[in-house]
Amino acid sequence: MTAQDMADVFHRIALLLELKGENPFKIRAYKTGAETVEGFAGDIVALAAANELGGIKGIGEALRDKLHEMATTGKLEFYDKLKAEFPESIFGLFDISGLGPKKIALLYKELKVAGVADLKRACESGEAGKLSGFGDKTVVKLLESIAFHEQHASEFRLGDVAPVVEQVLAALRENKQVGRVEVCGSYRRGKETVHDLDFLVSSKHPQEVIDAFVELPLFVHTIAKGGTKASTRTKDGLQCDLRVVSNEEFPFALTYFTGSKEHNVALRQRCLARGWSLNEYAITTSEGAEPPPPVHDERDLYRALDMEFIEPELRENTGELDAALHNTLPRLVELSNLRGTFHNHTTASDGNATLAQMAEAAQELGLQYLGIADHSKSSFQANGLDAARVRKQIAEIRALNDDFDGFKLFAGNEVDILKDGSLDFDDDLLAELDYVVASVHSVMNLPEAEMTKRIIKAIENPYVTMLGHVTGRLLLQRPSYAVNIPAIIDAAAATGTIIELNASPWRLDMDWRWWKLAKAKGVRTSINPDAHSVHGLQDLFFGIRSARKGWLERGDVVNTLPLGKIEKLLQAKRERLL
DNA sequence: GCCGTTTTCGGCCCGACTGTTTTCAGTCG
Repeated sequence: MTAQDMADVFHRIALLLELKGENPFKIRAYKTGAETVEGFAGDIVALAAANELGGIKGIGEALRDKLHEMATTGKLEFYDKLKAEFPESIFGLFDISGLGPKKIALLYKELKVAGVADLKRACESGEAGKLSGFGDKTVVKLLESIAFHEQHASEFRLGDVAPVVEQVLAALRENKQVGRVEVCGSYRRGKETVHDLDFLVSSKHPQEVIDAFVELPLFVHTIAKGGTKASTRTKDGLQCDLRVVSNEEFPFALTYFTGSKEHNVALRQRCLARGWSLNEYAITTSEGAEPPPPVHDERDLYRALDMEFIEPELRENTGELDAALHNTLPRLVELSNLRGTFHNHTTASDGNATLAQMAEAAQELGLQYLGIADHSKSSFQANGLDAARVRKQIAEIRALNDDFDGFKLFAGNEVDILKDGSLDFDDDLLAELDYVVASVHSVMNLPEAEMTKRIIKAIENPYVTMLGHVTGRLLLQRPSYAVNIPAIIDAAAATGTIIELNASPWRLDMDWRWWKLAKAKGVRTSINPDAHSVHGLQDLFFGIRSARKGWLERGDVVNTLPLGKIEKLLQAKRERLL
């Protein structure tokens, strides 16, 4: 079992205990236990196996023993017994917004609702509406939630599939029969969600490669298996396809399977104009046409069409082909360009690493600075800081900074934007901070005009350095609240406010589709992981993918600036309007 | 189930909103 597997068991125990109406604090203990395991910096599996888990906050005697059992036997008897009391499909009901443990338990007890399909039936038949605590409006809301859920069925967040991609690529690379290896499809294009994974390899022995592929331990089911392609499924239902081609075919197949479909159609049209026909294996020449130059890799393919190489993230047929013809493609920002990042939480609010631990992790990543932005007081659920605690944290940060060499912690705060657009702290306190992230965390159901006005009011406060997760969406779980993004972009442009690109794979917010507009208006971004643990800093990787998909260059991303320059920028943002 | 400069029990995270109620339970952040 991996650390994530063990954390998942704790998460599920918490859900099952909720269904049983157990002591809420016991449930909480399992949830924090799960988060502690997820965020643990070190090999928790090895430690648990060796019975050397001690003194970890949030892991007491009972959880420690359970981790030991999982690490040594790969199972947990307590969980297996608990699980047997409910059908497996019942977990799906927790993804329906508007449903919590009490309602799910009632639905199961009274109507034998064991999953989303049952729920839909019970809502449509009118049975659900008769239950105590349920009414017409509840049923309508549930049906809406089910529809949203169905719309995104069999989609996966980038963060959920990235570990699978890494494992499969590593396994394919180890195979001696395999030459070139790539992951294609929407994953390679950096889409925020994918519904399957497409792998491509070159080999002279396709059957052997296919046979080895379907036997990989992370697959639980083989959907199809032939001489050059196979389809499998992981335990989470993620479909993984493999195509095997020859080394000569590889660049054509890579382009073809990377897509997008629209990009490929446009590429083929350009080939036709030269008397060439492009498919996933080769370019063929019609009679009388000039033969294409030799193509050994993707770069050659684009070069054959007199184009610059088009990065996979840009291949959506939204202007990239023309830009490639005219040498006006952006030079996309890269992970290695980042020098620091803002919007990170610590144990002061709802993070699980201390200031010092976060600072150390940032330095290990090679960053020169890290912005701390814990929650403000109105975010009670996240243990938000009041003014006194903010001032205490500022002092702690200043003290830590005295000991750093070539690294700096910035004292910030993720200040709640209240319902009327005012901020959770007064300007005097904001002025003591190095920077401010302003975010909406409550009353997300305002009409669009009101929500837009509310956010713009916050942006207009000169102490607001950047706007956090603009739309509040949680991918595959909760849609954006109603907000006029172009109006927000205009306001940000007028005030010099940075719009965050929240890099959490749950958010990736602002969406990549808006960045071209923002860039055209002169709005810059900060790619922020919204890290709640040391591990969370890794989410910068997903943020970079989205930024690239939004055509962003190094100059568009403020946290590519070195320490000296970012300090000046934060200062200038305030002075500009004060 | 966790935690403790109050050490083996008694706290632990609070408030808004919604829809169902007719004073409150459930969900969410």
